[in-house]
Amino acid sequence: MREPKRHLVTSALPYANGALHLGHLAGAYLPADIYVRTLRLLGKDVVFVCGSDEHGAAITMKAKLEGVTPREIIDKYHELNKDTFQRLGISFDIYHRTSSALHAETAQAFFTELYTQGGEFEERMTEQYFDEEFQQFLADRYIVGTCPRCGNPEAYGDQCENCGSTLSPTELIQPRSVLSGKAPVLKLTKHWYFKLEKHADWLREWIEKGELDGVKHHDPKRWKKHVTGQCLSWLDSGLQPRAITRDLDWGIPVPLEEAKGKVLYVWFDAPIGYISATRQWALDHGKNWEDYWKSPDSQLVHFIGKDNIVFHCIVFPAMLKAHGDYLLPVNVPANQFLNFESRKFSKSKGWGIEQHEYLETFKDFPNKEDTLRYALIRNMPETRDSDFKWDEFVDFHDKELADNLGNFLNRVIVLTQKYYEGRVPEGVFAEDPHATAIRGLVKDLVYEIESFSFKDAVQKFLEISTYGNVFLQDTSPWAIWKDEPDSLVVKDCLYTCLQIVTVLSVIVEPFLPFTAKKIRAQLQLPEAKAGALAELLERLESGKALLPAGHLVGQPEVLFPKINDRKDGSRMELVEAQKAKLAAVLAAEQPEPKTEYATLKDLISYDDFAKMDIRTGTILEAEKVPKADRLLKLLVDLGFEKRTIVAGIAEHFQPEAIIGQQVLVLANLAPRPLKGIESNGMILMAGNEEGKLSFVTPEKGWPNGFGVK
RNA sequence: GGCGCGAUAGCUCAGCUGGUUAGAGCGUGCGAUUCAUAAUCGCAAGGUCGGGAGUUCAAGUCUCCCUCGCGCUACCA
Repeated sequence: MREPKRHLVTSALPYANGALHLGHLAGAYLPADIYVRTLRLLGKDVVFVCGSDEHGAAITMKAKLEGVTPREIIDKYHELNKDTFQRLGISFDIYHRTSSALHAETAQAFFTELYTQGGEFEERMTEQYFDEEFQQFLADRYIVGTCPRCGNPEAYGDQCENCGSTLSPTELIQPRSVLSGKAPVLKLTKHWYFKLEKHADWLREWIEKGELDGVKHHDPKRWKKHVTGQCLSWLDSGLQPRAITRDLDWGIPVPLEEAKGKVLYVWFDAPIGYISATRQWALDHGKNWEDYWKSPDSQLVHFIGKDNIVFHCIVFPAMLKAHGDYLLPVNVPANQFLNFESRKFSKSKGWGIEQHEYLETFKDFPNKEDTLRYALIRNMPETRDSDFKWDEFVDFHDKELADNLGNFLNRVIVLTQKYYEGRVPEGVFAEDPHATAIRGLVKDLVYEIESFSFKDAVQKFLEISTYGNVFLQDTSPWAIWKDEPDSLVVKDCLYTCLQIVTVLSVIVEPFLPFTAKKIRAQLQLPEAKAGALAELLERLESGKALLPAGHLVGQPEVLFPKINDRKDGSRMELVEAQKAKLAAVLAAEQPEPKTEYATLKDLISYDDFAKMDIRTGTILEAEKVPKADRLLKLLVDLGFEKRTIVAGIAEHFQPEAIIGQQVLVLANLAPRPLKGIESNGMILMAGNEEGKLSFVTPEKGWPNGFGVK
C-alpha cells in the first residue's frame, strides 16, 4: 500500500448525556491519541477529530427528568467531556459538537444528496405510539411499561434496564407515555428508511477481501478478527432498511417539506459529525477539509469500542459510498470492553470510576494523568475484554515507570552530574551495536503502533529502558571510575546512556505526554516537535549525535515517586481509599430490597373481568421448544380436554420438574402460533421484582377444569 | 437457539501463513552489584497450550463435538 499523504483519525463521538469512564478512555480515545501523536512525531499530516453527539431522545429524556432543557444537558456534558479529555492529554485537533449550525447544514446536505440521487431511501408508513394529550409521537424512550421478559414495570420502549433485553415499544405490557402518563395510541406516521441491504454485496467484498470496486483498498488481515467476524456475521444474517427519521423535536430537521416535525435519527446524524468536525477544523486553520475526506491519498481510521462496530464498518461506510466521493476507513480498530476489578462498569451500582472523577480524586497525585494512561495501555482490551485493577495500577507505576524508566533516567543523570558536572562526555554511539539495537526497538515500536498493537508497542518502549539498565549494569562505570576517573569506557558508557535517554524522551510522548515534557526538561532540551521521531531515526541511521558531547543536562529529579513508598504513604492511601470504596459497594449489595411495584393498570369493569375464563389444570407433559431459550411446550389437562400451551418459562423451570404441577390457565385466550406450535391459552404466573416466577395454583388435589371466580 | 470472538506457566498476556527442547513481564527461589526512587543485573524452578475425537511425517496453530467467558441476535408470564 502506498504511503498516505494525509491521515484523518476519529474517536467515537461521546453521547452528551453523561460522563465517560475509564473503559471509554481505554477503548476509543487513548489508543487514538497514541496513534495520532506517533504520526505527528513522524512528521505526518494528521487531523484528529472528535466531538459530542448531542441529539436523540435519551437527551430530551434526561432533560425532562432533571427539569432542565436539553440544551443545558448537552452544554454541561459537552464541556465536561471536552475539558476532561484535554486534561488527560487526549490531543484532539478539534472537539466539535453536533448541535452546531455547521453540523446541521452538513447533515442536511448529506441527506439531501442521497435523497435527490434517488434509490437510496424508501418511505414507509408505520404505526407508532402517539400521546394524544401532548399531541406528539413518542420516541421509544418515552414509552414505559412492563417488560415482557422479566416483569420490570419500568422498562423503556427500547430496552429493559433490569434484564437488559432489547425491546420494541409494542412489546411492552401496559405501555404508558412518559409525558402524560396515559396509555398512548398507535397512529400511522411516515418515515424514511436507508436501503442498507442494497449495499450488502460490495460491503462483503470490501470487508472480506479489502477490495472496493475491484480495486485494493486495504489489507483485510490487518483488521481485528472480532471486527471482521462481527461484520460478516451481520452480512450473513441479511441487512435491513434502517429508519433514518424520527418523530421528535430535538435533532436536525429533515430537509423535506413533507417532513415537518421530523428529525434525522440520531444514528444518521452522529457519524456525519466526523465530517462537520473536520470542516470546522479546516475553517479554523485555513485548510481544505475535502483533502482529508475525499482525496485518495488520504487515510481514514475510526477508533471505537466494540459496541460501535456495525455502525462504523457497515452503516456509515454504506452512507459514505452511497453519497459518493468519500473515503472509507482503511481500518476500524475497535477495542473490546474494559472491566473494573472483575466486573462491568456500572454507574448505578457505584462500580468503576469516571474520568473526571479520577482526576478529581487523584488531584494531588503526581503524574496522575500518565499513570492512568500507562495502566490503561498496559491493560488495553485490544482483542478481548480486559480488567482494570488498582493493584496492577500500583504495580505498573512502581515497577515499570518508577523502577525501570524513572530510575534509569535518574541514575544516568546522577552519574553525569557526579562525573562530568552535568556535561555530556565525548563518546561513540552511532556506529556501535547499541545504536543498531536501539534503532531496531524504535522501529519495532513504530510498527506496532501502526498495527494498532499498543500493548506491544509500550512493551517495546520499556525494552529500551531495560536495554539501558542492562548496559549500564554490565559496564558498571562506577567500578571503573573509582580507579580511573578519565576512563574512556566510562565516558562511552555514559555517552551511550544519555543517547538512550534522549531516545526515550521522544518516543515516550505518545504514551506519556506529561512525562515527556519532564524528561526533556531534565535533559535541558526543548519539547519534541512534530517530526522529531523521524529526525531521531534519521540520526540513529546516519550516526549523528542525539545529544551532543558538551551539552549540559539538568539536575536529577525523581520522575515517579513510588506509590508503595514507606516514607510517604499518601499516594497509597488514595489507592486504598478506592479499594475500600469498592469493598463497601460489595458489602452493601446484599440487602437491596428497593422494591418497585408496578403502577396499577387502568380500571376495568366487571364485564371485562368476566370475559376471562380461567380454569384449573395440571401439566401432563413438558418439553423444551427447540431453538428457543424461554419456551416450554406443555400439555395441560383441563379435565374436559387436554391442550397444548406454549409458555415462556424455560429459564425458570426444568421440564421434568413441572410434570404434575397444578396450574391456572387462561383458557379462552385466542390461539397463537409460537415457533410453529399452536398455543391455546396462557399459564398464570406470579412474578417478583427479580423477575422470578411462581406457579399460581389451587389447593393441592383440586380437580381440573373448574373456573376461577 | 443462531452467529462472532476468546479460553496458553500462580497472575497478566505473546505465539504470523502447522515444523527443532511453547515465550515475555509480574510473583517465587538463589546469586551479583551499589550510580540510583530498598532501585538494577544474572540464573533457576514452574505449562498433559479448556476437554474429547480426527486430518497430517508433524498441531497451541487445521476440522468436528463438548464445556466455560464476552458480545450481537431470535423467542409473550
